[in-house]
Amino acid sequence: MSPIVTRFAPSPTGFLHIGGARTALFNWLYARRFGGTFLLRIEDTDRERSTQAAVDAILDGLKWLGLDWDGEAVSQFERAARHREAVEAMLATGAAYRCWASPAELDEMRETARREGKPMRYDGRWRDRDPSEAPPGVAPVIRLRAAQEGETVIDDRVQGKVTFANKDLDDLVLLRSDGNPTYMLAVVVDDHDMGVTHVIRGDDHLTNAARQTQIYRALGWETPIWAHIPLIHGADGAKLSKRHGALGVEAYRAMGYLPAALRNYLARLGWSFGDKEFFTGEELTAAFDLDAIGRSPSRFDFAKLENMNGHFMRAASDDALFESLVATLPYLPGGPAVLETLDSRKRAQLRAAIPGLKERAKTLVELLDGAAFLFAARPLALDDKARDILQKGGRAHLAALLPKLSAAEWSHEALEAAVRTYAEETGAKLGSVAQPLRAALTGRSTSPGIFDVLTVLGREESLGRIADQAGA
RNA sequence: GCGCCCAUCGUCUAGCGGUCCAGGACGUCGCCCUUUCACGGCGAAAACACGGGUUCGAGUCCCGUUGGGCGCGCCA
Repeated sequence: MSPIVTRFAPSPTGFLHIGGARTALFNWLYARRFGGTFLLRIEDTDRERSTQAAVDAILDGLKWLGLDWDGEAVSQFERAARHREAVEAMLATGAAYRCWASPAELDEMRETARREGKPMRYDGRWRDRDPSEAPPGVAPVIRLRAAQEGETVIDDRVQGKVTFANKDLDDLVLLRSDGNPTYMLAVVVDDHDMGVTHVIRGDDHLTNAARQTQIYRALGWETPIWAHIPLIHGADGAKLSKRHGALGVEAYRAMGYLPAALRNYLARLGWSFGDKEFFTGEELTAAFDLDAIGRSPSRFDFAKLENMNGHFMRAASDDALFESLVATLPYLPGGPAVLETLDSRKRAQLRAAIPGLKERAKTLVELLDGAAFLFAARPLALDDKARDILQKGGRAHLAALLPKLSAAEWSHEALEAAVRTYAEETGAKLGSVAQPLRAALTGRSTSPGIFDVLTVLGREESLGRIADQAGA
């Protein structure tokens, strides 16, 4: 079997949304699985809508997701000359022809079609008409002379055999009147020239596959292997909108998801491997294949993504998670501010707090939020619950505890011993002593284990915070 | 409207004619663990859209209905 070549071909008219990200992932996975090549092509033939900002956003998104492509990204627009060349060849063989129908005529056809309840189809009025009848001064488009009878069959790796009647496929435009290639033509020529063996894309392209097949035939080329994957819908089953999650992948970064978790989640959306839910990067590449992709559309579920992200965070080593957090700081809410105060001492504290923090966070945002007590300045602002704990007898415990703690060795074990002894002596439950400490130390009613907080914060800062609340 | 695709718990899915009174995961609800919150453990509720066939036997095959999606540009 010849080496596999896949590609991801986004159009730079916006950010890399979640559906595109999954398409890219599947192509990447498939290529990596079989030792093939994963190419990237920017479909920027629409000069009106393509922007460099969008190209940058897409590349950035792919890099963040960890989907590295082979070689340089190809600009489709820059290949326009080659596309025209292909059209010339089709013109020469009669597989294509010039059409002088005006936009107004096309509108009219559309109108008529709608009135008669028929689909809009170009009526082929210039198919066999002599070019000498062309209206003067009008630049023609070039259309494919498509088969009008018979059928075109797509043998799809996920959709199976799909048959289209050729009468339903009209003579599509290959070259616009301004001489620029259309998408339909450009994809075919580029995929062919780039040696793409497998076209894995959204099933919104399924009918395009039939049209493109006709172009391949007209050019005398072999079609690639198709794999049209179902689309991702929003939580309510409707098309993804910004409200539902048609966000750029950078939004997921800002929400604190780990690339590995997002990859795992996305892979399992539409694809399965028995009952297995969690995959390491290696496991994913080893297991992925086209046959196990389902044919029905799926809904995006943040709850499951979040759960999965929590698993990945907990499974990550403390060092790796710490590095991920720091690297993501610029994108997290409140992150840049934290980054500024992150001197070597704070870094060490944050790193030391990771084990206690990561058990309690499902995203990096939550992780950062849990670490807030490290960056708070004395006297701490208290939230309602913390204030409540302190007011209901908490201060007395703090006042009594203060000398005992300051006398203790500053280690987890020694501090715990001191507090437990105090609780036993006074007959208080450990919880009723730990909670006031937590309130004074973190300003909240929830935090990592209290002795961890004490040691991470250090003797001086801890005693200061306790003293702040013991008195008042 | 026409064409194509799809249809198992709320969600993601396993299931490829009998081992399914349908399994796993998320979510939900209990209980346990516990210095808080989490994590973890145990348990519960929860689905084969509907109607016809085929077959000794159908979640699994066929047809129809209903519902949903996608496509129908000199956009990609």
